[in-house]
Amino acid sequence: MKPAIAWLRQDLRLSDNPALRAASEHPLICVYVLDDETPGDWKMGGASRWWLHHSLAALDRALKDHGGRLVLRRGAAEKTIPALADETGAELVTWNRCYEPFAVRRDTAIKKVLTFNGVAVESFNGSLLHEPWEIATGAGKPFRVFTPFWNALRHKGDVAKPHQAPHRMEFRGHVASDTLADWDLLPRKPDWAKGFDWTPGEKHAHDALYAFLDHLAAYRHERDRPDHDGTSRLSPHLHWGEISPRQIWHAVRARAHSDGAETFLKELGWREFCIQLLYHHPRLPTDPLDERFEAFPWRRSEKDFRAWTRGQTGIPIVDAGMRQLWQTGWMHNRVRMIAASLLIKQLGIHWHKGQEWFWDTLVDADLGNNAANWQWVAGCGADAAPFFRIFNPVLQGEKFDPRGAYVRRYVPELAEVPDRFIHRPWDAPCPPADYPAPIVDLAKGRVRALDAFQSLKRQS
DNA sequence: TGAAATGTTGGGGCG
DNA sequence: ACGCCCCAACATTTC
Repeated sequence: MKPAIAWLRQDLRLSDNPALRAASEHPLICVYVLDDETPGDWKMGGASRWWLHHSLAALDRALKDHGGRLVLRRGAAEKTIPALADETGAELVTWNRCYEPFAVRRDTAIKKVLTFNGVAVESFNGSLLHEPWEIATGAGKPFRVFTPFWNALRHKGDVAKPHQAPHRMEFRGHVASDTLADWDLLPRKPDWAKGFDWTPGEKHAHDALYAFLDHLAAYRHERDRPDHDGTSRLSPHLHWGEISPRQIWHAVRARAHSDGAETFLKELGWREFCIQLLYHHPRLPTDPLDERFEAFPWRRSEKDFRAWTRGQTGIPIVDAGMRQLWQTGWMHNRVRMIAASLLIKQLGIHWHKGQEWFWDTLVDADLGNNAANWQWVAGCGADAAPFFRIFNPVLQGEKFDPRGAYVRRYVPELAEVPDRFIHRPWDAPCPPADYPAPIVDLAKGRVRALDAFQSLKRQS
């Protein structure tokens, strides 16, 4: 029997992996291709590369337990994959689908080439509860509002049951591979990832899920508390496909039917919603869905943007979030909204700038989620918060980090500020000298944002 | 998955 | 006892 290639991309796992399962009927070649040529502007960011390195190492170890290994190749996948098929005499290539516009184009082209060469291709759904084209409005169009999308998903019939890892895998020997260390995916000088508190890989993805299931009942409210451990922290594992949404879905439903469980499932729904939005609107990372926003008078200030990225805005909850992002490669979701709102509304800086920063610094950076959520905060996206819905970071801080534990953890300059001033240290009797004054007056920033929005409305 | 401005109500102090 | 005013507290509207 001729070999089959399982081309792994955002599905770095053995269990519930339909592409791997199909290929494992043959002598098996598992390959990952590092392709910096195809994605264009969305070349993988630094934090993503860190995660990828460790996840590939974990996957390789798991394959070695089964007597195989992970083959690493570098270059444009459009050339690399057909070349590998040719080199190994493979008769089948399988993969689980990706939904980024460049990936869809790439995979379509590769499928054509392979088919022309007489190699069979099978693609699968390994990353979503349902394919983007499987959930549509009554008129057969994609949803642009979350709630009807979610209702349609819930009434879709049950999500497919996850599969176990293939019991037997026989690997084809002697396939040349790059060495992971040579890919230079890890940072050096400075090692900005030394504070990353993550363990990539399929095993830990499942550990994280089962640890989280114990907190599910409290999720509905605890998820909003950055000072607590109320969220699942599954987002990077999900992005890299170390665990599938189907596995999560069924684990949650088997365990609980609390309102916490329902709220959490809805977050899986938002992930699906964002990814299908990108699939149906390939320009989502660049063009506002609401075209009126093309004319929005954005401010340009590298100085303010830089202060935002470094966690030096002088606004505690925002700085804590931005420093958490820099130190750990992740930010609590509630704080993402607050920090994004400040950048877009109070500072008036284009959501593109925030999107790019998150793309580079988040371990869970995902093109669809990132674009859809930045547009959501900016008020120009699908089902978006109206532009005039402006977060007040002081009130948000007081509400969701009431004792300031989160702020103090990431902004040590504020450790000694009394609780009642922790979210507005500028009002404290003696503000710490080593913490910046706010770069924007929140009341004035709000008025400026509303004025800019009014000018947009007058034009259209 | 807001916040601020504005409107309404009702209890209590006080002449 | 009564009317008047003040102002929380809550509700509604507006941005």
